[in-house]
Amino acid sequence: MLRNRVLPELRLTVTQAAQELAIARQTLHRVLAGKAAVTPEMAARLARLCGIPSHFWLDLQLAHDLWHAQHALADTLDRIPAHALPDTLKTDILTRHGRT
Amino acid sequence: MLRNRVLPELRLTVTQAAQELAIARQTLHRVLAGKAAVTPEMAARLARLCGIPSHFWLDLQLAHDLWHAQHALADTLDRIPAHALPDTLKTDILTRHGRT
DNA sequence: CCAGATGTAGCGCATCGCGCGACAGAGGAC
DNA sequence: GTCCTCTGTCGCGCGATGCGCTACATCTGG
Repeated sequence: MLRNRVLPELRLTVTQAAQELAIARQTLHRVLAGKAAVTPEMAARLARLCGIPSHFWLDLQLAHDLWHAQHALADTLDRIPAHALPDTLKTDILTRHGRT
Repeated sequence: MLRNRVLPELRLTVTQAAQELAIARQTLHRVLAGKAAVTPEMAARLARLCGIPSHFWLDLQLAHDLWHAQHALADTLDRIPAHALPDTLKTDILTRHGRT
């Protein structure tokens, strides 16, 4: 995403991008290599740099983290009682905060 | 959200909910008090417990973290050059991953 | 040959989520 | 009055993690 599409379009090398983002060169490498997560601070910096909204980068990271969490806690989650919530209250909570 | 709507409906006290979530009682208190963030692991547990999808809890947390990050790095972000990305590429990247 | 970019690895620091022990307060049962 | 439970908060220690820094090896163009 970042390396293959955004950076070439901006005519920026990894080193240059890191300088403009005001972060260490290695930090950007770690993010590109998936060795470190995209933190809210990083997402804000990326959004400022290329105009792509920060929640886009964060949603990518979130889906990744959530996937790992669900598989790591699979056995633990099975032992958590699944209570049923009335649909009226459920949809009320969900719709009251914007997300579909 | 959790304390005022979900827990009363499930007839669960904080202590009981913590037990069912297989976490320490104080941990749940910290989340309810906003002293600790809703991690992907916690979101997965909550989703299992009450049926509300995990990305709902995570999006709430994310908006909060992002707000803090943007205000904490406000002066730093101002010094990051804002490059313009062609709308064709921009919308292409955004639409290719589901988020609007 | 050499300067600059790249990718990776290790170290140290600060932060943070978490479990645990401990505390004080409120409310119900006997 | 006494006990018990739940509650809310505090501090401590542990492990994980993001980050900057130094250092290394590699590749490429002048």
